Amino acid sequence: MPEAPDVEVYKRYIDSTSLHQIISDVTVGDERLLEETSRELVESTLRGGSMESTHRVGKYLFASLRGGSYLLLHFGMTGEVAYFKHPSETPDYTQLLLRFDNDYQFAYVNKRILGRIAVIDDMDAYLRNHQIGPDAVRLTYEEFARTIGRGRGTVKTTMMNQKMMSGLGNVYSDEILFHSGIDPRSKGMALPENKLRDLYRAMHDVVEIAVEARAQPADMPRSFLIHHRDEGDSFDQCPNGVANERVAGRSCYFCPDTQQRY
DNA sequence: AGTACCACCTGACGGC
DNA sequence: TGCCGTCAGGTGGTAC
Repeated sequence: MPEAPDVEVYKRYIDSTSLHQIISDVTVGDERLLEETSRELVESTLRGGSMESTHRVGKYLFASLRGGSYLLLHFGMTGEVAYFKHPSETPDYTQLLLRFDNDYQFAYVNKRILGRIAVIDDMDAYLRNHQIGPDAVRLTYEEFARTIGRGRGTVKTTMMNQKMMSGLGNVYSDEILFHSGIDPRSKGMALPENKLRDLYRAMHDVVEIAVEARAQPADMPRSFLIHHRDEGDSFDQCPNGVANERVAGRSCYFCPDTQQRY
């Protein structure tokens, strides 16, 4: 479920494997992923070019192409990337395949077709047009506190609202609220100052630890809720069991004993 | 204006 | 065994 930590890991992976390499061949898979572009345009834009740098805003990843345009990748629920040499290693559900002139290949993989591929000229205009808010972990505390305080719905809703702040989804909003000791059903505007600070701190800690774990739950601390997204599951930090309720239309996991409702 | 809800999409999984 | 319903969850449109 690619949220900011996952996409950040993809970004670093691309940075360490695929930059500055001439793209000799391009294959687009399912066209339903293409946003306001065509298979032909994507292929002709990328062929002969190269990715020079990458930029992440929220769950969106932009690769700047030599020549000035950008390749946009959004991963939906099931998107990922891969870099490999032999065609036999091509992942199932590869939807964009770039072959470099060193014979290595880059794949954007997406099992379900909830995601997006685009070629765009202007990154800022794209973000504006799609109303993608500032990246959550780049907000100052003051900006963050103001945004959460403005939310009329639950604090979880606001954290997940990509127009308000971008990058956090269902799994990491639960994780951050868990470490903050805040019930996800709390109203953002009801949070006291000290809890806003706890929330801001937990957001940074969780994202940092998740990125260090390469967004692999198995490499995250045992104290993380991510291992216990199962109703009634109990562990040291939530001995009486995890609750599951629909909050903001999502299946939300939290610990009723340690997360206080405001 | 801001919030809630459903469709989109398809693989995994549980129940019978 | 295999069919069916449900769930996963990011996004975007629509309803309220």
